[in-house]
Amino acid sequence: MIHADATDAPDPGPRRTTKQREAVRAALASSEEFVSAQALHQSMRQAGSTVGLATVYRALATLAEDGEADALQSGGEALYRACSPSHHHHLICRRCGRTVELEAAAVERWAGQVAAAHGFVEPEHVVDIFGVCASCAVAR
Amino acid sequence: MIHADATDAPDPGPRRTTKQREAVRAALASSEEFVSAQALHQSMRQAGSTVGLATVYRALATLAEDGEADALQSGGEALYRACSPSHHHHLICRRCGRTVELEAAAVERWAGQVAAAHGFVEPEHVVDIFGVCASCAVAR
DNA sequence: CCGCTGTTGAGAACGATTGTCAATCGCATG
DNA sequence: CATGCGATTGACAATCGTTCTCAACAGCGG
Ligand SMILES: [Zn+2]
Ligand SMILES: [Zn+2]
Ligand SMILES: [Zn+2]
Ligand SMILES: [Zn+2]
Repeated sequence: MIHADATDAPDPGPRRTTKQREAVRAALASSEEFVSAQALHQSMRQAGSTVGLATVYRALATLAEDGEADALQSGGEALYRACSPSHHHHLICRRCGRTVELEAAAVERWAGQVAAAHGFVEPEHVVDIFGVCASCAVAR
Repeated sequence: MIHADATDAPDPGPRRTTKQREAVRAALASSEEFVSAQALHQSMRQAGSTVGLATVYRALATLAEDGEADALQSGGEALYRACSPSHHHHLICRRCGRTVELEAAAVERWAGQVAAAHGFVEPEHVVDIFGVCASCAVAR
């Protein structure tokens, strides 16, 4: 299967304010890097929280859905990060996870144009750059 | 975890020619779209082959490793496609999977420059555009 | 305070992928 | 062509990340 049906983006639904969701939001905000749901869950437990793993997964999903976090897929697992609300991409250190937000109007334009040129509508794009940051590079 | 350690790309290893690997190569080549290992396995069985699922996974992994196929992650599963050997990106219909190979020197240049500008080395990038192709768009 | 619902946590369930291991096969060698 | 070593295979178990199930619980409007 290529992708879930795109006709599903109807009801952002009511969203109740709970301790857990706030705790996840906070924990996520306290990390400058991309983190997995499992990693976030563990760090929260170690910090005394009693959140359930499923709840962390659910909270991260809704945060991403609401545009409060960015998600990317790396090494078979989903990683999340609290990001600025505007559209942007990432430069990520594959060693330590350090992340730099990137804005590139030229790339946005290119993506839209190339899609249109081939008759594709509702274009979305995935643009991420991975590398080894300066400090991780010297640490070798 | 952010990414597997990058120091592992030593031995492409010997690669023996077997009926199974060839069959997978052929099956993959016969599909213009990106397909999952499972889907490819099923179509091969239906076509009379007796390959094992694990073998299909292994064959696809080596083909991708050898640059004979491109892999991308979509909807939680890995998709593969026989692609031209030179570096390129993709424009993919999220409905039918139709794929267009894209070359964009400007994007390559941008990726390299932005990585260097932030002191990142060994840059790699993921650039894919998803949309709904013309024929899938009218079929609504 | 009440009630209606959305939410939560524990654990089971799931689906994709990988590991295990004996049987088999490619292929270099004589 | 016969042999032998080691890569490869296939059936199945095992992992792993993620989602589902469901009863207990907790926002929040009235
Ligand atoms: Zn780093
Ligand atoms: Zn963009
Ligand atoms: Zn299409
Ligand atoms: Zn490129």
